[in-house]
Amino acid sequence: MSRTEQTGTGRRRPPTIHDVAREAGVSRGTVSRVLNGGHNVSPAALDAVNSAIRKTGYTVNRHARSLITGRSDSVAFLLTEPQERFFEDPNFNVLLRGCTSALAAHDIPLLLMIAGTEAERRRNMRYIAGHVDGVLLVSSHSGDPVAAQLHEAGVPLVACGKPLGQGSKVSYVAADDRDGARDMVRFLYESGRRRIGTVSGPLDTPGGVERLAGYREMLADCGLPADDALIVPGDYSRAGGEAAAALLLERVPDLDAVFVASDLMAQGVLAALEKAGRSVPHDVAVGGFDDSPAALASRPALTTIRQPWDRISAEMVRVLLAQIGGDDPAAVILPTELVRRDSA
Amino acid sequence: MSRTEQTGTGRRRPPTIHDVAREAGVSRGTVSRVLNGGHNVSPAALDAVNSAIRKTGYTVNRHARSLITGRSDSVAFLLTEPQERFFEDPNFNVLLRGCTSALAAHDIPLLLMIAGTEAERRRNMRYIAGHVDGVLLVSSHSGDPVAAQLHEAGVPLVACGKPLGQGSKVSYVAADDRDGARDMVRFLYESGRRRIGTVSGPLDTPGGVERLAGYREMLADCGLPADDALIVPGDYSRAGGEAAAALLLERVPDLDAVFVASDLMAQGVLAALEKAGRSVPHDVAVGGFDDSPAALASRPALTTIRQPWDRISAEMVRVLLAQIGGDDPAAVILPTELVRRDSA
DNA sequence: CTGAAAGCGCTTACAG
DNA sequence: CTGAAAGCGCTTACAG
Repeated sequence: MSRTEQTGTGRRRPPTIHDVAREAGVSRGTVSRVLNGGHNVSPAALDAVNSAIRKTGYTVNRHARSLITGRSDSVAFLLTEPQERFFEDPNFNVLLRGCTSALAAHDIPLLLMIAGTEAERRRNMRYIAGHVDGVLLVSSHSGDPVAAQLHEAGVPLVACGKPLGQGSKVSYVAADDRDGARDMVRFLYESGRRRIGTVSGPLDTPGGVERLAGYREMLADCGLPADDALIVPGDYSRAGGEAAAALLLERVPDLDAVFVASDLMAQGVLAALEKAGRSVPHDVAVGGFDDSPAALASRPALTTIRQPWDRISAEMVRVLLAQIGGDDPAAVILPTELVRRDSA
Repeated sequence: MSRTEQTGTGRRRPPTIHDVAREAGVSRGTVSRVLNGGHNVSPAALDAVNSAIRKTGYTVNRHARSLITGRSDSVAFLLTEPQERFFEDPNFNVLLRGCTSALAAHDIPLLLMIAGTEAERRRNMRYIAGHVDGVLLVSSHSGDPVAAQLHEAGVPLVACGKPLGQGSKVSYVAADDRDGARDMVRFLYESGRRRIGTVSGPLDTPGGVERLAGYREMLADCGLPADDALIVPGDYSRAGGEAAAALLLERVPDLDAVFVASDLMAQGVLAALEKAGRSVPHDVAVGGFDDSPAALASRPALTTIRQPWDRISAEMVRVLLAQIGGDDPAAVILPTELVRRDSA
């Protein structure tokens, strides 16, 4: 080794492209070419460089690379949620975990950013521009301006769920909410239920809107009368589900089924039904949405609509990386599946 | 502006220290000094630079800075867990969220890394060295070698919970598990219970070991006989708690209380008791540990020991940043608190 | 207190 | 296919 080794307890100076070049007997340019795909490199040089890399234990200094390429080779996972709902909701975990490993397969680190307050949002936006190649956006209330801001700033972006009011300029990945809702309502109908209520999601969210639309469509398809008394909006929280169900029972005493737009709310619905002395599924059938861990933890276990979270996170990463690579925005809609358990 | 602006749809070239220097009428060195604390800068220069920064909208290019300082100004949150337990366990969320915002306050991004498999672990270890200033390590089975490896590699490191077998060379932050367990058992005793069993955590985890030790100590302090039939090891999962409670009931039919080493397991214990026809808390009192969201979601709501998660995450970040700044390792033990609800 | 200059480790036209 | 050279944007002794 020609450079001075550091003494003492510190870490050693890590090998650079320079060390590799000397070891391999080529120029630094050639080493760099090998690192970046090996184009225009002779087989002999390629071999020499590769074994020099192994021998020296070289890994690229990403800061130096980023300085020149302008890319950071990192991606942000941005959570815009005023409430702590996302952390209450197990879906979030699955999504975060899925995105982390999909990115890891490309050796791209995920920066977790949480924008609960306006100040945090500003801080995050400032950081994102110039420090991150793209953003995976998870935000329930899609009224918020983050998607628009990022899009305007030219930051590659994929949302989880369709961002309301963004046209189709912003990429997103979503489950087929409407179709899933239709499946559940059809299932309830086919098992003989005729007074089917619903606890919807918030109506400023795509899931809230679409699942309610599916419910309405299928009710009509089945020839059941539309009745606004059967519809109570929820807020995706457990407590909200419980309150909504209580209201529903008061308004519709002969209720025999409820389609609930999330499993967490369905837990609350189950609690309300138990308090009211209605047995599930005998008196009232309950269908959830998500197939989150909450569905299994419920008693009785929830019959629900599975969102394919693993595929959702994988597609979000795929679309984002494509977009960073220059592709145009794209929307991906993934099919859902009815999972039958004990609540309906 | 003297440099050429890019045309077309791309983002503009962001301002550099060079633009700020020209705007302020000083050298780039002076701008840099202002950026790094403003030492050895005259008030006039400082003002000029600061307003030039505002005017140009300058933000530092962290890659360039990192290239020269050798620091990345980022921190990894490394989750070492073969099972998906951490994502089932709501505690994880609170911890992750807390660390993210504590770091955000210092403008330091958190890189989320999940090492579920041996391959992922190797990948993460490779990334960490040289790409991250320090690591927040969250790992339940502390038998794993990650803490030792990181420590050996000279990476600043703070663990959540004491890493078994690391002596005191590795920093960690933990709740006072033993004391919390003592409090719960004392509480059960004082409410008249005399056949107090326990479902412990895994005995290769510090929480498992310490909470069991606290249980034993307090039983002795209360003059209750030690009886191994009263002790069943669990695995921190809901299903594990249910199985453990079933076993306990079989071995100790006159059981009148259980101290369960986690809220999630306590949910399983409640399920087992219900199946066995024992009412809670009348027949059997149940005390949990964590005060996670699971404690409130349980029915009846869990009497439990609160771990101060917000403080734990804040302290983890504080200790890590201190260590990155050159401080020696430190251990921080935080007090717990008994939260009384309906299960005991 | 301040400027000029070297250099961090890499990539990329450029000329051959 | 390959090397020499410029340059990405910053920090930091160094000399004044």
